[in-house]
Amino acid sequence: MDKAYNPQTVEEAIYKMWESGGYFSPRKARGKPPFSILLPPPNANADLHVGHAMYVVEDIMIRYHRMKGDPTLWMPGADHAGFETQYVYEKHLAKAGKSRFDFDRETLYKDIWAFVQTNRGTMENQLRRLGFSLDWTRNIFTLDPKIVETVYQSFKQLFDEGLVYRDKRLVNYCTKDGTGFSDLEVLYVQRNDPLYYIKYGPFTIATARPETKFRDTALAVNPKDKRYKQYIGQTLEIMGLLGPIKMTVIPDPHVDPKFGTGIMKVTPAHDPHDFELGRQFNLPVTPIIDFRGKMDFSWFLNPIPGIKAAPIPGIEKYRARAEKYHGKKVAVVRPLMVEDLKADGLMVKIDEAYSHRIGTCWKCGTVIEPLPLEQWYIKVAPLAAEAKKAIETKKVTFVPKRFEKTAKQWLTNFHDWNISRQNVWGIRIPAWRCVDCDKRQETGDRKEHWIVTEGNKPEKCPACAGTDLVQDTDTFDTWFSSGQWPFATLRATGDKEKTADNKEQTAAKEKNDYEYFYPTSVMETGYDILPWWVCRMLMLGIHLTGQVPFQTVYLHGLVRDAQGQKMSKSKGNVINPLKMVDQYGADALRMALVFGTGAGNDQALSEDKIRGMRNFANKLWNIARFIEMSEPAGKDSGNPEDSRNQTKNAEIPLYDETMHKELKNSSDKRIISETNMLVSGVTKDIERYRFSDAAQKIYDFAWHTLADVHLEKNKERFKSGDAQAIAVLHHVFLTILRLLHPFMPFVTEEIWGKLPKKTTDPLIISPWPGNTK
RNA sequence: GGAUCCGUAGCUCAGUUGGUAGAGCGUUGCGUUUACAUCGCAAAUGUCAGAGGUUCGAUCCCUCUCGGAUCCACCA
Repeated sequence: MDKAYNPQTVEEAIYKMWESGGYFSPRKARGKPPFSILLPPPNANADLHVGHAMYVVEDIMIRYHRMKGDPTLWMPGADHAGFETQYVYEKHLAKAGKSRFDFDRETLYKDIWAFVQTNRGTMENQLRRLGFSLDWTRNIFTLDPKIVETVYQSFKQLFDEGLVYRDKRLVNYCTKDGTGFSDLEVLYVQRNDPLYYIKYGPFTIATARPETKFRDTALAVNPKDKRYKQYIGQTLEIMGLLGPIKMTVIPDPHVDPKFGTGIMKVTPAHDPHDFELGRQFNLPVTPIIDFRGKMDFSWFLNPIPGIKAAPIPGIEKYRARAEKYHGKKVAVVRPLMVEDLKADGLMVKIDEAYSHRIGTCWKCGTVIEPLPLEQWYIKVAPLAAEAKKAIETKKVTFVPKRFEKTAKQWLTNFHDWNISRQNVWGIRIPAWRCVDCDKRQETGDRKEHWIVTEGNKPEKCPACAGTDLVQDTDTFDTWFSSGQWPFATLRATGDKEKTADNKEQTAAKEKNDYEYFYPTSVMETGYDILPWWVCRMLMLGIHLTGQVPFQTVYLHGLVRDAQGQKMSKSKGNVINPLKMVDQYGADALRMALVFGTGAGNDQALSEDKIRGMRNFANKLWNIARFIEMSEPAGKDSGNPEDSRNQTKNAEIPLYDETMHKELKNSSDKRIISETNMLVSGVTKDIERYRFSDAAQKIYDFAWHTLADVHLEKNKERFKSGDAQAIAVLHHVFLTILRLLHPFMPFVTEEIWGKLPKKTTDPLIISPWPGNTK
């Protein structure tokens, strides 16, 4: 054995041995409860970051259960990550001076598909580098036909049940990325903007968005506000930048009399709250900002033919203004309007230090425009109620427990979920409109209707038998498909079982993965995607399968830099997990992430800490070297090559029951009993998801009890060839290797292979230790 | 406005049935011809944010205060 442990030289070979040995695949067996985890599928097109390395927690559970002999499945996968991937690809295109609009839909999709395929392998190999014992024979992708099939079916079922509906309302629209989002993708930031006080007929109103004022359709006051009460119901003519407008005063209890002047202008087309008011009071939805984020005055400049507007005095001035504003971006137009308001004497005052929260695109930072658009929505309330009930009845439990409350809060507050995205990269929504019916709808003949299928284009319209059918161009929100991940994946795998290698396996083979492993045991992921993913899997999973998708949710925290700062490229404090693996070995990184980390809490990760764990791996290595040197045969032979010699191994006295009964030496007795305590302690910790405690116990015992104390104290006995002393040491150390294997799989496996023992099995499938009796 | 988390050794953090405080890294001193300098031995430093309360006893439970962070919410 070399003087120091070199992870670089052994890790790859060991992983290959595990993978080709088939040890990652579950051995289904009757009578044994299975243990299963689905890897949260990383984006197919991106490299892993340290956060992904936290999945080590899953590997710990998986390896532990595998060693316990449970039929254990850890399923890998990749996420097409719809919008995000398209975003990355568009950046890629931009570098080449192109945009997505240079391609037709099919070409763009194909190109992104190719782009993703070339990148996908990188991410998967990185998972291997981290030592993750994933069953690659079941590797799956969110766009695999079987997954897509399930997603279609789910959509159709929800549609048939009335839980999916189509509606035109204000969506969170990013005018730069050209798509709408659900509420969760809107990132609110605190910002300072001027608050304009504008003369509005007899009133003054305060607004941060003067540009929407052209399409105000009402004024709202608090019905309890004595100042304005008498105006409620009145219709007033108000002078604006484009001439007079008629507006009715409506009551709205949400208006805060203390804010601004206590009067709120109502723009149903561009404010979610106003939109709701509009529905209540039957106000028209009249947009003035288009989907590119530009001002649209065509309604003023080109009035609908046939409708004659009353002549407006000063129309020329107004026309010139409208032309000036038309087609320009909001940010450009706002100052122009402010000037014109001042010129007309309508600007009362400007409060420059107005701080408010404003919605931005989570990806590109553009201000989100609420714009009226037809989208597919999921009626969340009934699904959320089922999910909440599952939490309350403990069908699903959370570690740490406090996230139960967070989850329930989310489930209470969700609005209906917009699942339409104006992207190409994704699963296209299987819904068609009948063109003929649409025409009839225009004349008010019939309501619009959609034909939803399980993916196939319908042959004809069930209403009018028309064959001119047009598919919705939108794709599903990525989270709609990943929200079905647990059952979609298990239904897609497992029916191609390898040849059974024992009778039990044959018996269990009849059951496919879904029947066998669903519901999964644990869902382990970062707490930051609790609402996006965990809650949605609960809602969709429970509703569509009648069972919770997983029994326990374990949430880990964010990995931050050594000073506890959030890692970001701009700060330059990003730790690249693969670089750490190259430098210190996967075991060191894994241990560093688990050691001293509380579940659900963010952690600070430093290179020093990783180095410290690398030192621990080396310590283990040297304990092994010491044992090897102390073994009788090793003493006689001066040839280091003999250490791998099986004949020699056979001569080593191995610890067994007989020897245990005959133990006399107090030092030996004590270390054995301490080892037994360690075994039960570590086992208990893992069962209770207290991985940090388990890791610390093993670390402390191996280094400070076994190496520092027992080994030093008994050095003379080992050197003099005391067979019992050596056998005890050997036994204790093998036990440590087994306990530590889930945490540091490579170094333990490597050492395991070098030490004599009764079995020839690799450590990965050797049994979890129990107490020595 | 609501919710959550954190404030423990110089730094980063563990500490779940409440019983005289722990780890990693760092620091100091000593040591080392064969397990390991990616080391060993020894050592130092803590009013466990503050104040009350419950208790025989609180870092741990309750209340409040002060500081730091995060998430949510239709203040135009």
